[in-house]
Amino acid sequence: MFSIGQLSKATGVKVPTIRYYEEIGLLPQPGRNAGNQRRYGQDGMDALGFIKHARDLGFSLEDIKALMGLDGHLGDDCAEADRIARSQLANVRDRIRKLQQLASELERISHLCDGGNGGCCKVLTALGDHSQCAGEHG
Amino acid sequence: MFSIGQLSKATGVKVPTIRYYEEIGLLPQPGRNAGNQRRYGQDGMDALGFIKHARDLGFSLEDIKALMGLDGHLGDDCAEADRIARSQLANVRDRIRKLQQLASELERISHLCDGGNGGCCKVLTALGDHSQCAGEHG
DNA sequence: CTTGATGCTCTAGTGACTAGAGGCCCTACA
DNA sequence: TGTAGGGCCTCTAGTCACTAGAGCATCAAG
Repeated sequence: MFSIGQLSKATGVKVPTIRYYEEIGLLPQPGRNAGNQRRYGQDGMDALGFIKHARDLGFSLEDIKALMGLDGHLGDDCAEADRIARSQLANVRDRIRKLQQLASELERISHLCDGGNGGCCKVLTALGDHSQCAGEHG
Repeated sequence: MFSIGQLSKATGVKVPTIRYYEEIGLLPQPGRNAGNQRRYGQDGMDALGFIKHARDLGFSLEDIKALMGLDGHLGDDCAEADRIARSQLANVRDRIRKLQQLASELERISHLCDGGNGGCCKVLTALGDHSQCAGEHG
């Protein structure tokens, strides 16, 4: 039996966050001891570990809820899990692409200030004028 | 003189968002007509364009506030603008690196389901077990 | 038995908006 | 001049995924 603090330490999820997950129905309500404190078993630990890992991978709590509703013994559910994982991968790739465009424009803007001379503060001008951008972004 | 709707159309920033920017002190309060409706000049248009572009580049409203406080005629402010831009670039590069790690792990997880056969639904197992991960993430 | 850490509930705040209610105003057209 | 519709106004509350704090109860160690 684990206290909420032990669970927190073991998984790296903060105590109020664990309570929040319970509140929104993502984590099942654990039992309580005589003093009304939460007591978790290994299943609670596993569930929280799953959530933590999925959050680190960028899944929304919504997605995680969907993934946890299914537990792998139905073909349909399996397909659904795979679909969610793939859509998340596409999402991540898209974000990478956009961020790379941003990085190259930010690089360009930063270079305007390189000499520290009179050309300086084109940073602000560049930020105000999209037409100077090399490519698309946003 | 532009109405808030015209400003919105011209910049691509939604009307409630413009009012929100004004509320938090990011956009100066414009004049009003006899019927209490906002009327903007070219300066308002320019300011909003600046904000939009900087937002698209991933700057926080906090950063943008700092950038707008300075308007380019002081050496110190210029240095500050450059510092903010560079830190934003570092930030973006960091996010790219992390996302690339996530993408590769998601790819690995997705491949577990490739055959659609019995190996399927290791997706859920993989999500629950960080120790299977190739590298670090989070 | 005391002390300090940990736990409890509840409320409110974060960032950057978005949505809706309920009403006022402006413009174009008949 | 009247009216219909769209645009505009303020205000409140909701979103996501937490985070912070108040004020109190409980637990474990010495």
